Amino acid sequence: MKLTDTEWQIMNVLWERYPATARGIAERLPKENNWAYTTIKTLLTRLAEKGAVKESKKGNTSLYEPIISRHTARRNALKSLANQAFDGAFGPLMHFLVEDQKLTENQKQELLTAIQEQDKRKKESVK
Amino acid sequence: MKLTDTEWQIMNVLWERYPATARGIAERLPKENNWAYTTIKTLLTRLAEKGAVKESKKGNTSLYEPIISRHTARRNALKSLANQAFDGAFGPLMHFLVEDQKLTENQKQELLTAIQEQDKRKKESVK
DNA sequence: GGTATTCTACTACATCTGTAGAAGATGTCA
DNA sequence: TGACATCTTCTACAGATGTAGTAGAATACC
Repeated sequence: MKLTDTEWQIMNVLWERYPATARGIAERLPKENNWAYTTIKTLLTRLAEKGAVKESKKGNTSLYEPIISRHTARRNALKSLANQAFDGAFGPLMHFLVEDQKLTENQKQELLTAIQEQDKRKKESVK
Repeated sequence: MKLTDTEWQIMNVLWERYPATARGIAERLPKENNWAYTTIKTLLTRLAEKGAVKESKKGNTSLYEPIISRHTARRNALKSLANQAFDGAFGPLMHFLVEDQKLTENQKQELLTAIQEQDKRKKESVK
């Protein structure tokens, strides 16, 4: 399940709040897009076709909701990027991020904490 | 500069060793692709058009070499993914990675070290 | 020098993506 | 019940992408 650029935009607002109507989604999309309403409908139809969202009829109007979770979509996208650009491994990817990004103190702290948390959880689950 | 899936494959072997001929690249690409030689030539031409590689003639034969570095390409790809899927911020992206990937002890250690290294370098540059 | 090999340039074509209009179906309010 | 407003479905169409064939130019080998 690979999302295109425009599809990500739709999904992003859909994940924020759903079920949603096409109109509702239109309103929450960045206005700079300047998309015609039918453009959004087309995108939603395509997303339904590829099984990323579910479309259900409420009277005349369609309601949409995600089928794939944001988490899953993110994981897929990262996996795909890792494959493409980092020999399929997350290690180098993370390494690259840490090396390349000027992390703020806060971010660093946060990361360290996350790593430690994860560590702790693991130890506990071992018990 | 956005590379497509197939273009990444070409670039990946080109970055490994260059300058390279189309034939040479063909040989180093994964055989599972089963690409016709002309397919590779087409991809190379497109890459040259978009300024990702430089093509130079050596007699009758073209030599190719990257213009954009692997590092830059990686950075672009990550930036683009961050924008699309993580509200444009690297923080959440990294956080996601740490949370989602089961890091091995080694990877964790490595990351911690990288963060600290980076830290140290920064402190030094401040002096 | 002639023939086989290998390159290159050009063209082709199906599918996917981005973007949207047209026309018909349905809802709504006076 | 008619006149808008709004939704939906279909269709369109240009540009990007994946994949490759053809034909002619350059090179190589005998």
